[in-house]
This record gives sequence, structure tokens and C-alpha cells, in this order.
Amino acid sequence: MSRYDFARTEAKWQEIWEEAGCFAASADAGRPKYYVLEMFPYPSGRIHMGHVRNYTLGDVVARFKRAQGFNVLHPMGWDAFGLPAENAAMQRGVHPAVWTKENISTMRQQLRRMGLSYDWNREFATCDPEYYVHEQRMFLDFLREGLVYRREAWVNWDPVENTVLANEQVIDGRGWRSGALVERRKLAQWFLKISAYADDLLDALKDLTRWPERVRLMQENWIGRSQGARVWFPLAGRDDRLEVYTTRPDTLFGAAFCAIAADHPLAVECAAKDPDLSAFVAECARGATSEAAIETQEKRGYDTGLRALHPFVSGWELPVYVANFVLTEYGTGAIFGCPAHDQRDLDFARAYGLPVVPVVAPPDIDPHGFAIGAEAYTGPGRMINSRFLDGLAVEEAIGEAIRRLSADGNGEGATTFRLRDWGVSRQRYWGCPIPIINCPSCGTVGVPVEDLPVRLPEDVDFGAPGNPLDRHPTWKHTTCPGCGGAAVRETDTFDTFFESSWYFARFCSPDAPEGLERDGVGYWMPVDQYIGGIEHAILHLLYSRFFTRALRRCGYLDFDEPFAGLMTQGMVCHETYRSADGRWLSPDEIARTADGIVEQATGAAAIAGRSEKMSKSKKNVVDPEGIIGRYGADTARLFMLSDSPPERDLEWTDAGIDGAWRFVNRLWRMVEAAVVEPAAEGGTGKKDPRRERLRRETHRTIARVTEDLEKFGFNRAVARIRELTNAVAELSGGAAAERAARRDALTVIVRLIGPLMPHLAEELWQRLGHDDLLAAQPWPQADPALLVEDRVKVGVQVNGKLRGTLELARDAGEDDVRAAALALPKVMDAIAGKTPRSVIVVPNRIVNVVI
RNA sequence: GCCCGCGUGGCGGAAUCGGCAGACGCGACGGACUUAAAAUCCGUUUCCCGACUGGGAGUGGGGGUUCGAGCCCCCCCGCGGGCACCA
Repeated sequence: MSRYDFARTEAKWQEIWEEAGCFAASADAGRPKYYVLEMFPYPSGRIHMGHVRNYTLGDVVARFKRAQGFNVLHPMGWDAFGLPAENAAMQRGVHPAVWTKENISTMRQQLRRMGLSYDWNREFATCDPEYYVHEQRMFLDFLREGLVYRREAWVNWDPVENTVLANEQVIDGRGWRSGALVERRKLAQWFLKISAYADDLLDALKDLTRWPERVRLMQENWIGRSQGARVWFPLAGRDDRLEVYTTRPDTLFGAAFCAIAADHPLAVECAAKDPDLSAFVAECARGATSEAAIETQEKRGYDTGLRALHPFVSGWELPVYVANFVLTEYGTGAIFGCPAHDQRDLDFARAYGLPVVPVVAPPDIDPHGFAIGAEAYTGPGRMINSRFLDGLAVEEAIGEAIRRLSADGNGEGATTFRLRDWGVSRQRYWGCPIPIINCPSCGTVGVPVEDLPVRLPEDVDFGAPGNPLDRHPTWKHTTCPGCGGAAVRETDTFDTFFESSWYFARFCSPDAPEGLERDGVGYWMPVDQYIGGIEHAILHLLYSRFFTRALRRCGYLDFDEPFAGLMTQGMVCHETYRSADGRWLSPDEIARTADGIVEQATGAAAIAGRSEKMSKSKKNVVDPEGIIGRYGADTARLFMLSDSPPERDLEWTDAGIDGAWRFVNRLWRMVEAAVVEPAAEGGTGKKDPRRERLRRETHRTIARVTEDLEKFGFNRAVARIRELTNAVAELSGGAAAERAARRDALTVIVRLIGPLMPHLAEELWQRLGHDDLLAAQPWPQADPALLVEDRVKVGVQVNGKLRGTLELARDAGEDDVRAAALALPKVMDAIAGKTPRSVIVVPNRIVNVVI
């Protein structure tokens, strides 16, 4: 018997599909469309297991939907701008464009070997000027529509390299290469007004019913709409006042202090007169800009000497601190602190000796004895120590406080969002140039559309720190389109989220000179099923939702939501290994012996650690190319699908891939055996119950696998197919009727694995005597008559404990079921002569006898 | 620090609507085939007690609702993801 030659077979079918143009898509108003898209990759060098998983999932959906009769669009391209290309340029002297193009060609070859059903005619890379020219135009349209503005914002600054650092380049507050303590600096930057859509982006989440609930929740929290109040505290001895935002105006009588951000205008003003405060403000500017870094640092403050006057109590003065935990960008950049009911305020009050007065008494507690210890009370309750608010519940008190503030002219109700505008300026070379010219007399001027694209210069120098575009001798010097005078180009480039915020629409018309071609976009969009990592749950997906709305406002398209369905896949993990002296070891560097794990090179004992996300730094990576070379693409695909459900993390194991490989070969052998057998002449003789059972199981499998695939339960689908395979193997016998039964079931199995293991399926389909392509076959249909079982097994419990089972006719009468259950010997033992208090009968499922 | 998620045999997981926990696979053990090995095939495999019939426990821990909880509610523990310049 021949062995399955995956290498030859996979190459053969890939070529045949390609020649037949099986996966080329074209709009066809007469057929229902289905757009399936996987998040396109950053061309980092080679594909990794995360890609293999992501693209396998997408391919199964694409092939399944195609078989179901949909007109499927399934494209692939390259998210080609980004930081790693510049790092490669600095470390190895290779130009980012060259590095990127080489990576793309390597990765394209790797993807092709996986047998993915892409329409490769639509491929593009975002670093091509033919792509980014359109986003330069979009940006200018956004500018015209008032969706773009420029302001100063903080960046991470490495004082040794004189460079802006990305958050990931800041490790424990230091620059990743220089090791210098990172500082915060302010730079003028471009912002997209995503906040203008905050309400809409939030409210529309509820209609995204085919998105995972947790992703919607994450976006909801990210947008962070909060209802509260702006409160104006007059400043003692001054004419101005301090504006504070709070969600808890009910706790104003518990106020102990006000705090402002280190770059609040009042802080700047006071620091100018107070060298110690000035030093404190400078200290606040040390450290990274990320929220995590700010929130985890020690909470510290400095008294400005200013005194804020309480809005409700004349003569009550609160100290005003500069505090390192108050964010400029949220609310008004100033807060009031109520230590009794906010943990951060409590910690601050304890550190600076400020009073802690409880104003909310928890229910069921004597308000007189209520005091705050080490923990703030943030729960519900009734107001105390709060004059006109006393006795009100928290919610009522919030409303009453706002009414009183408004009436007195000391404040007003306000809605605030956590969502901040999207800063798109990056001080880097390998990105899309921002099409702006800075003119000394006209100010910032958009590049005229006819002059687009603004192309990146190719001759750049990565030898020195900072932005190569800024250092380039000639590139930035130009003339102002307004006055014709000498002017300078914007040397910042776009955040790379810019490219990924509209690429899904470009796939509909990848070559259209106008960018987004209305017919193509109108036919294919929105994406019916988008698939990618959970790590993109917020930023990429939210930016894309916003961008689509902005494009609509500018007339590019006419819908709001780009992704109707979303599936977020888990990470691919692997066990980690370390040598005795703590070096990370790769899976190739270790060997398993009777004594445990050893380092192959030295034979020294090694330690296996827990399974973690595959990463180069922990060396626990398995290269897909090696796996595909050894086992073939279908085996790799099967393993990706079989054990873990897509949304969960998947653990890569050698044993798992071996198991998948065994199944591929088992199926191959079974079909070979069926083909070699003398031709089956159809059913002879009378109905055999075993054959009938296989036939029923075959149809039940079609129904269940179809349902599993609809719900992306790929692991369940694989299990069902394996079960049917086992059932085929169990039907022994060489009679013509048995042979025919086995062959029928195997034919169904081959059709069902079509989306999962397309090469194997295609080869077996051919061997079963078909001369057309399985890729073009419709999905098999289950015969409803064969899905209904006439006998059912029913569990029988006594007081919730299983005591036996009954096999009964389906839908048997309740009295009969009860009688049969009570007649079971074990049930009678358990009842021990007592009279059951009740007998619960759930038809066709369970009986529970309660005594 | 804040937000989100997850936790079921030795392992990955299944249990679709609150109704027989452990499907399917991996591993392990036993057997067949073989000079031998690989491959393959057959069987056993949640744990504890027990020779067996059988009995008991059991879905991270504790409590609750229910005739009945892996699933719903409350508290706790552990692990992971995101936090706006990685993509």
C-alpha cells in the first residue's frame, strides 16, 4: 500500500487550484457575498505559528462558505510600515524598503505552501505609494472636515540617543538601548478627532452582535463614558478659579484637598515662583508616558500654597497640590480628593496628613460609629456629615449636588470620556509621510492633491540618532503652495494604525486609481467575518470603526461599521526550557531522556518551565516551515484546529502534531483500502442494523459538523469527523453491502474535511473516482429523516444522584417513564420502601426521584 | 494601579437551553503482529475503597439558589491579556 506523499500532493493541488483560478473573486450581484478577512501580517521576516493559526481559521471559513454557495472574497496583503524595519536598518545597514520587500517575498512563499484559498490578485503592501497616496488624501479630507488638529503632547524622550521612544522601547523607565532614564517631552503633533464619535462608537457596540462580548466590553470601558460634574473652586486671594471634574459630586463634603496635573497652567505658574515645586514638576516629567507606568508609580504630591474655596461652605479652604497621578488629558486635569471614599485619595491623605471624613455610611451600619481605616468605602449607602445631602442615597445625592452647584453658579453636570484623541504623528522614517507643509507666513498648509503622493526619499542615513527624514539634506525643503515662498515639509510620518484602518476596504478594489471604488466597496463591504488576535481588541478595531465613520463623512463610502462579525483567536503557546545556569533553551536544543530533560549539546540536566506564548526572547518557538516540511500543511492545519477552540490559547506539542499526522495517514489508508476493494454494487440483501447505524451516524455527522463550522467550533467538528472515522473502521465485513456502506461514509468524510485539510481531501476525492474539483463541490446535506432517533437513553436519579439508566421509546408517556424508573432495582434499593415526594420527568433526558 | 478574560482526569479539551461530567485526541499501561524495532491493530485508563457485585468523592477554594449546578448568584485564590508610540 502506498504511503501518503504530502509534499507532492500539496504542491500538485496548489498548482491546479491556481491554474483553475478557483479563488479569484469578482463581484456578482446575483449571488450572496461573503467577505472573510484575517488581520494582515506585519512582514517581520518569516511566518510564525500565530499566523498559521490565524490564516488556517480564516481559510476554513472561506472554503466552507464557498462550498455553501457564497461568493467569497478572501484577500491577503501586507501591513508593511513599522518600527522593526528601521531597527533592521540601524542594526544591519539594510534599507527598510529592501528588508520589507524581502520579508514579503519570503512570507508570501510560506503562505502559499499552506494552501490558503486567497485571491492573490488583490495583494498589496501598504508601503507602496500607490497605497499610501490615498491615505494622504483622506487625511487632507479629514483636515477639511475639522477632524484633524495639531497640539502639543507628551512623548518618551531618550536623552542619550536624542530620540523619541515607543512605549515598548521603554523598559523599567529606561531606554532599551541607551539604558538612560527616560524623560517626558512635549512635541507638536497631529491628532484625529476620534472623540467626536465617542458617543456613536459606544452606542453602536450593542449592534455588533457577532462580536465577542468581551471585546465589546473592553471597547466600552476604553471609551469610558462617565456622568459627573464640573465643579468650580474659587481660589483664595485670586480672581480665577480651579475647574475640577468629578463623578462623585455627592462626596464634596468629604473633600480634603484638590490636586492638579504637573503641567496644569496653575502648576506651571506656581513652579515659576517656587524652586522646590519646580523641581517636583521636573521630577514628574521623568519616567515613561504610558498609563501603566503612571498608575503604578508611588503617589506623590507637592503643596502649591494655593487654597481652593469649597463651593458649598464659605470659609472652608482646601490645599491645592500638584500630584503625579493626575492626568492632564482626562477631565480638566484637576481633581478634588475625598479620602474616605476613594482609595487613591485615601493613600494620598494618609501620606500628607490630611483629614479623612466619611460622608457615605454603608447600609446596616450605625453612622455614628462609622470610621475609615486602611480602606476607602466605595459602596452604596446614605449621606452623612453632608448638611443638605444628609440621608440621601448616593445616586440621589449626586443629582442634588449637581442641582445645587448649577443653582449657585459653582458648577454643572458634565459627561466625560476616557477616550482620548488619536495622536498620529511619529518621528520616524518608515511610515507614510504626513502631507503637510509648514510655511513661515501661511502656517500649516496641506499638500495640494495634485502633488500627492508625498513620497519617502530613498537615500536616507540611519547612522545618527533621531528621525532620518528630518536630517535629510534636501527632502523637507520645498515651496509653499499658498504663497510660493520657501517652506518646510512635515517630517513626521503616520502611526501605522493609519494603514490598517482602511485596508479592508481597499481589498475590494485594490487597483482602482481613485482608491476606494464605490461599486466594489458597496458590493463586498462590510467584512462578514474578521479574524485576528485578541491583542487588537481595542486600538486597531476602534480606530478602524472611527476611520470608517470619518470616511463616510468625507463621502468615500456609506456605512459605519467595517466588521460585521469578529472572531478573536488565542495565542499559540509552548513549554519553555532553561539550562541549569538559567539560559533559555529552544525546543530543538533539548532532548527527553529517561532521567528527564537534558540539554542536547552538553547532556546537562535542563528544566522545563510552564507553557507561555511563543516568543523569541524565551526561545520557545517552533518554526512553521520545519513543521510543514516534515508533516505537510494539512497536518499543521489539522493540529491548529483540532484541540483548542479558536478563542482560547493553543499549546503546541510534538505529540499533538504526531497525532494529527497519524489521523491524516489513517484516513489515507482507509480510502486506499476502499478504493482497492472490488467495486461495490450497492446494497444487496436485507437491511442490516449495523449498516443502518453507520448511515445514520454519517448523516448525523454532516448535520453536527455543519453546525460546528457555522459556530467556529472547529475542534468539535474535528472530533465528530474522528468519531465517524472510528465508526467506519468498526464496520467490518467484505460483503458488497459493507463495502458500499464504508465507501459512502468515507466519501462524506472526505467532503467534510475539504475546508480543514484541502489537499488531502482533494486527493482522496480524486481517488474515490471523481474527476472534478472538490473545491468546487457544494457542501453535503444531511437527510433529516435519518437524524431522528426512535430510542433514547434516559438517566434516572434519586435525590439528584444517578442510580441507573433506561432505554425508552422517544417521547414515551410521562406515566410510563415514571413507572419504568421506579421499577429499576437500584432505584427501589435507594428508595428503600419510602414513598417518593415527587418524581420529576424531563422528557427524553432525565428522571429525578425525590424522597 | 485600572479594565477584560480564563481555571474540568497525567495533558489539550467535550458537555449547544440548569438535566447521565470526562465525547474526541494526546500520554501511559497491557496485548496482537515482528528475529527485532518502527509503523499498525485490539483493550484498559478521573480519583479513592474493594477480589467482584459494588460503594464513595469529584469541574481552583468557600458559601448560596434549585428536585437537580461545570453552567446562575456572592466571596476568595491562582494564571493570562490590554493600558493609547510594538503590530
